[in-house]
Order: sequence, then structure tokens, then C-alpha cells
Amino acid sequence: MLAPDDARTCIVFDFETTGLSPAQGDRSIEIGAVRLQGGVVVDRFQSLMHPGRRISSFIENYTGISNSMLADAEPCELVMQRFFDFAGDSNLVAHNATFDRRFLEAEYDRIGRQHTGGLACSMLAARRLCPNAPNHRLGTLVEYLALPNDGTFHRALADAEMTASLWLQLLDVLGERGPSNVSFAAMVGLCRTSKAALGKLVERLC
DNA sequence: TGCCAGGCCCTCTTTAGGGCCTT
Repeated sequence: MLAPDDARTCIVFDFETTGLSPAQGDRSIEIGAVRLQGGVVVDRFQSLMHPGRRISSFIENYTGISNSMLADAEPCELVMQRFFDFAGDSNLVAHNATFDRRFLEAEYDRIGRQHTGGLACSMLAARRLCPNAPNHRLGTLVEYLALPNDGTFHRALADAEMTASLWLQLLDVLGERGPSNVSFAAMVGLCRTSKAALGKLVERLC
């Protein structure tokens, strides 16, 4: 079954990890996700996962996830199988998606799975649609666009919720200047379109 | 002990280099 090509119907997800590179042995320690159906959050997924070793004090401080919190967590393989069952072949969205894609692919590889849906990046979309934002970090964009948040950052579900709000806001902004029903494929294409090629349309946004 | 990634974007570019962004 193919994923619906509606940018407002997708799964927005976020990983917390032991570091920056699965190729260097880093693993996931938490995944959070929200399922959007026509722009409405209809389901959520959140789970800590044990990476098989202790995490650094830097990551403990950065995420607020401690080694004691992970002590009783399920191993990555079990959590990622549950996430695979949750996500299926849905289109996915993440902030700086190349980072989350590397961890998703690495964790899926370990359990013999593969994501077959699309993947879009809210950061690249925001760079196109909000060129005047101070920067395009998730926290900055949440503040810049006055998006709802509870002050929690660097936890997977909280970041996924904020990324979902950002994604929908970007679609609203785009819809004000064009067709109201933006396809997921169009958003993927937007991320890949050079800034210059967007012309006056995007220059007026935000 | 000290360092570690990678894709995208911009520009003083394209035969390159450096900043951004993610943990």
C-alpha cells in the first residue's frame, strides 16, 4: 500500500542518540514520533532504548536522558521493530532529516528492515520558506514562528511534536501563496530546489 | 591524549572551502 501523497499526512519523528555518526558506532537512545492525518495528530510513539553501552556525560546533559533511565530500557532492536510496525511505509519528516535518516537506516539494517516511504526535511523547507529567520535550528524556528511548546527540547517526542507544528506551519505558509493541498512529493522537491529558482514567491514568505 | 560525520547551502564557487544543523 502506497503512502498517501499528502504533505499533511505523514509521520514526524526524531532520534536522540549517543553521538553524531552511526558509522562511528553511535546508537539511538530514544525515538519519538507523531502521526499526522490531514494535519491532525492522531497517534504518538515514544520509547527510550538501550544502546548496549553507557552514554557520555555530554549526552546525558544534552538530552536529559541518564544512564539510569536507560538501565531498564528495551534494546534498540525491539524498539525499532515496534517503530517499524508503527511507521510502515508512511512518508516521514524530520528536522535535518539526513541525520535522522542515517540512524533510521542503521537501526533498520540491524533488524533487516527498510523504509520504503518518502522522507522530507523540515530544516531545508524552512530555509526555503523562512529565509529571514535568525537561523534554522528547531528551537529558533519554534520561537521565531511562535509555535506551541512546553519548553522541553532535545527529547525525542517533544522535538517531534515541535517539528510537526513547524511542518504544518510551513505548509500553511506555502498554501497562502499556492494550492492549499500541497503534496508530499512537492515538499520533497521544494527541499531540493535551489534558492534562486524559487523566485519572488518564496522571497515574500515569512 | 586527542579527535572523531555527512549532506546541504552559499559564495570572494564550480578544478573549493567553510558554515549550518543534527546528537
